[in-house]
Amino acid sequence: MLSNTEENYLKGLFHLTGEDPAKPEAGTNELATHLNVKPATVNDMLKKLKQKKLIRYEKYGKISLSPEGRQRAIEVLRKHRLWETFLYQKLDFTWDEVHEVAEQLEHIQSKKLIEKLDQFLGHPEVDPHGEAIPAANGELKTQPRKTLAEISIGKTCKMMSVKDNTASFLQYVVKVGLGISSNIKVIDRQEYDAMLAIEVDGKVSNVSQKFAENIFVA
Amino acid sequence: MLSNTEENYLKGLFHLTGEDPAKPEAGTNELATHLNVKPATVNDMLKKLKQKKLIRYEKYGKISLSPEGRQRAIEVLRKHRLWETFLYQKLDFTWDEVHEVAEQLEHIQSKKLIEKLDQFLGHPEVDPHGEAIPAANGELKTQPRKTLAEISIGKTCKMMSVKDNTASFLQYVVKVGLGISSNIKVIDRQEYDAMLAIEVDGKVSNVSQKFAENIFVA
DNA sequence: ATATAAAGTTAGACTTACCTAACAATTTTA
DNA sequence: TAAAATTGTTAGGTAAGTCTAACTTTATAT
Repeated sequence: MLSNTEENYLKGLFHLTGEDPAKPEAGTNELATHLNVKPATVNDMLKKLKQKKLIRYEKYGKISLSPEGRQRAIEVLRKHRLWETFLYQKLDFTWDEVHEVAEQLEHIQSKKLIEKLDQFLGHPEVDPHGEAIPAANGELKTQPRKTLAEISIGKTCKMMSVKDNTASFLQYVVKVGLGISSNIKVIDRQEYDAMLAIEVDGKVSNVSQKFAENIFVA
Repeated sequence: MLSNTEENYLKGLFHLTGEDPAKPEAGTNELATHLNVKPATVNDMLKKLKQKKLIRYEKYGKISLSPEGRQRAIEVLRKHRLWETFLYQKLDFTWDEVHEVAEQLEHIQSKKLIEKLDQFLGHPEVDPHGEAIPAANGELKTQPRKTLAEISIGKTCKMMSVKDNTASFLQYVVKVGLGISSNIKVIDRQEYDAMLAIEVDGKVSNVSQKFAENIFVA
């Protein structure tokens, strides 16, 4: 049985390394920043997780999840995304409210609960942010994804999901008129600061590079 | 903000003292037994809870909840019973499975979540064990209750709720053919060991005094 | 009414998860 | 390639919540 904290470290590592095969390793500082703790704290936990065979790690080396650790991380992710879907679909939470509560709910320990919840929700494939929900067996559909920042001028794309789940970002997304499945046309990109002019439902907005990098499109 | 542990101590105290005005105080050992920790551990926590003004307590004296502490305990109870109802009604958990998972869910911190859940469930008044669910404002209907052990021979009564929520007891209750709203006729009571002969739906069973004391009837 | 039993308290220790401060290794860059 | 910057590690400390062992107070029973 893993503690909530251990689960959060595995989830953090998965977020930093597991989703993109191009960057399969993370560093101590990087993980510390992501989890809002100090590097020394991460270092302690790395020893513990290594000893439990959940990560691969050597002193001064990079960190990666073991198959077992990855599996555990995906289980937590499954729970997180199912709970988000529940809050959004059944309890009328908004897009930007679900993440925080799901951060708590994802640690509830009950195999039966999560399978019944999945069934109750009709086996959803994506969460309210458009992210794929891992299957009960741990399979996770992971298509290569492009961000809005990579789309060339004049092209139109469809918003699939968001990378950042913070309330402030999501509220901003709504303000710009965007949502899952929105069609976005890239009108212009400033040479100077990579600001993007985009058109959504006939409305033109200017968004930053940082913003564009957090919108996944197809 | 209270920790899960602090919430559990308040809940424990409420269980031992708050439900029945006849016994408004508890002791250290009693609480320790109820929470499955050692008296020394309880003693430490009592100091903390007193300092937070959640309990009344003097060295070597009895323990009781302050109005604030009682309020907090009832909030946890409300969450516990709403989650039990959710698991039972929406996720097809059985009677004896809901308690354990609700012990975890009751600590999720989100005012909005619990009010939305209450709404989603149609503002239920009792949980799957027949216990009253406290209202959002903290009001708790508390009728004087009788147990099956107090019913005289020949009388018929109706099962309202159970006192013990453990899986083993609840499974036993089902085995005897009992459930919320069952009509129970008391056929006989042994002088020797207070064993009770009861009739439910035409079926006669013999149950112990201990069993009968955990069935609330009207 | 006093001895024994029961209940309650204190002191000291352990684990988890965190911190700061000092130091070591590695990477970057001038 | 050596100095500077970054990254990672170690040592020692704290708070929460638990324990055991020894002790004190209160309650019970003859």
